[in-house]
Amino acid sequence: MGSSLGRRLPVMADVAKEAGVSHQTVSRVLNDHPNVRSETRTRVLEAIDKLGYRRNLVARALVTKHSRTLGVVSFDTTLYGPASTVYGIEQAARAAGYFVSIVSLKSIDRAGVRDALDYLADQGVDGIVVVAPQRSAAQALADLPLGVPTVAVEGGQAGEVSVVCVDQVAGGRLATEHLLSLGHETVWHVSGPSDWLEAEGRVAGWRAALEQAGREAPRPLAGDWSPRSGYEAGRSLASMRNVTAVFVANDQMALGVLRAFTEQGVRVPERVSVVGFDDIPESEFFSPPLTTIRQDFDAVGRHSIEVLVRQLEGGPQERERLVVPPALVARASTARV
Amino acid sequence: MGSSLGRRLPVMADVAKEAGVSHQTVSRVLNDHPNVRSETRTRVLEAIDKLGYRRNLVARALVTKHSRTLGVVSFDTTLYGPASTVYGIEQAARAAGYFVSIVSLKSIDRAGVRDALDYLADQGVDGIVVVAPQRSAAQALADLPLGVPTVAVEGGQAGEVSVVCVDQVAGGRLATEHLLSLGHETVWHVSGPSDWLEAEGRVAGWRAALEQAGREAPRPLAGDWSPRSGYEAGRSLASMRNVTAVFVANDQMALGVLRAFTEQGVRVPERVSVVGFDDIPESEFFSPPLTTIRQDFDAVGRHSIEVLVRQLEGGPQERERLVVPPALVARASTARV
DNA sequence: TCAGATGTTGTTAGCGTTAACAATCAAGTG
DNA sequence: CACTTGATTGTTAACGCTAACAACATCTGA
Repeated sequence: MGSSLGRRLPVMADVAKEAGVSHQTVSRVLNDHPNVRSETRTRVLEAIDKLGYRRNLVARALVTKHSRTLGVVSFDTTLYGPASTVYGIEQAARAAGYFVSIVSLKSIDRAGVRDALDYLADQGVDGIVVVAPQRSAAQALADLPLGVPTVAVEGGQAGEVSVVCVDQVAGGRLATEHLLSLGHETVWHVSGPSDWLEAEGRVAGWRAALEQAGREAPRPLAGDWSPRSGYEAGRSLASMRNVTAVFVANDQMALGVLRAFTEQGVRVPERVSVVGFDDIPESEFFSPPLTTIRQDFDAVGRHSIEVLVRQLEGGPQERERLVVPPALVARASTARV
Repeated sequence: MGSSLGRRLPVMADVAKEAGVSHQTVSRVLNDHPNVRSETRTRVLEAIDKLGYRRNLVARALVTKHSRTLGVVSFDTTLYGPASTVYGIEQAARAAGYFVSIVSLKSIDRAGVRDALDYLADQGVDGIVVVAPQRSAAQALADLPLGVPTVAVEGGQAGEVSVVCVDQVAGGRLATEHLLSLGHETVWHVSGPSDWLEAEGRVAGWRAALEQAGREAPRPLAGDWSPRSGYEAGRSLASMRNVTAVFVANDQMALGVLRAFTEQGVRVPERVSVVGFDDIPESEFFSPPLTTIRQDFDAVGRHSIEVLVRQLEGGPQERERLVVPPALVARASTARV
């Protein structure tokens, strides 16, 4: 259809000639300029159709200074959380008429984030969403006012940029209070890596709930989000007689904990109750089905684009901070003492 | 640093003036043109550094006709397989000096894929990778020779484009033969959705292995990749006395099967052996740890970029077809009869 | 010493689009 | 009827870069 080999693609001037108008009129039609006679408009549209013309967005971007492309920087999009968030971002961005260019970092350090931001800025993105769940990433944002509007997702108090995140502290509270309400004396915790803001927030929520109930907070066991680290924490916990309730900082580690308990003959929820975090699709089918805290990643992605687009289209506003509440999903891994 | 408010970003001409040369010389330095006096080069680089100049890739793309951006079309990047593949693609592309623009489809139908391809073509991508695991997506490729080099991932015999995929048939064989070798009379199968090429390949491998061993192939149970559908298939299987071995088309469904078996008191692997597919990070910690077929998604992503870049940089070559072999990972969910 | 080759730099002309301004024409207004 | 107003269209000039060619200096070898 018009793109046979060797012939160059039609440009605006070709359409103009075909329709017997100037290229500027073609541009006007394409940009929905009001002052074009409807008869002319029709003629132009017919010419466009006939030639199979598609406008060159690169040339357009050069003159308008807007590429209608948004950059996304994320950490390991293989993980469920980042993957879901990026998915939400991508859907929302496309719905808003933006392309999405993605950089997935293997490890998030200050230099890595900085490079990624430079890389995207070079490409001419109009705005950037940084999924910055680690303290180091959030810091990298703090000292980079690079002229491109930026929104941080899960970024804590990330300097001057707007932030969209799930209320991790509330999530930690929710999990802990649920366990306490079932009559458990105290709640143990398997945490995420200490440089992750999410891990920190969950610890804080857990600690706050225990404190408020006047309970002693045991020493948390540190994991790295992987099922294996949960498994190892689980083995430790299984050997302790006084453990009756565990809040694990994500579902994958919770799976490892469950596995360790099964191996050691520790029954869940009869002897120990377990709560996870994330509500990954698998959790419902763990043995036993896992009580967990659901994060609405999709909403986070959508909101981050909303905030960013608002900044792009409405000039420089106030720094926003949008918090999405988490929710408890009660299943069979928790029970009364 | 140089980007204080209100002042416009430096362009090549600014650097040229600063260094006392013509803008073309600056361009030569930036493009590593050989014929530039090293003293001049140094002077230009200093000017670039001093002004904080970054070249405008949009303007460059307009004249070179290359954006150094690759498009990726994928289906639901929330799933582990697509997410891992896209991750591999992104890493490989960046290593090769390309940006990546992603479109994640909610559902893959012909129109959706077509729109996504048009969308990316408009943006001026140099090449496209389509993760096309469904028959409908592969078909959409077949009739779209849009002038942009394209590679299909998991795309079967996708028309004129090159294809990179995991050998699903071999995977199905591997799983089935493993079970037969443990002494099982026959192997049941929980399949993926019938319009997925991967599901089809796994069924074919399973059937071929059974046939080769002279065994009767039971009627496969159809799932939709979700743990829930596996759970439902598992309940059916649990009620059948003669089932001793099940090959499930992915790990998530296998989790559902395990859950159903646990609920019904069917012990794995004592009474029934179960094999999954994918080797998601969780599988090792299922109860029991799942024997499964590992797909090297990362390699698939890398290879797809290699093939694409080869096409981009070496002119139009032969259509390639690259097949990545799967591997059996034996764990505790399978045992001798 | 001079013709020719080679290295180094500058000048000019696009790439395909939008923005700014000018030009034209019909319709209203006093 | 001259004069403003608004709608419609065309002309010209950017946007920031690379490609092509021209210009000059320098180095060869006879």
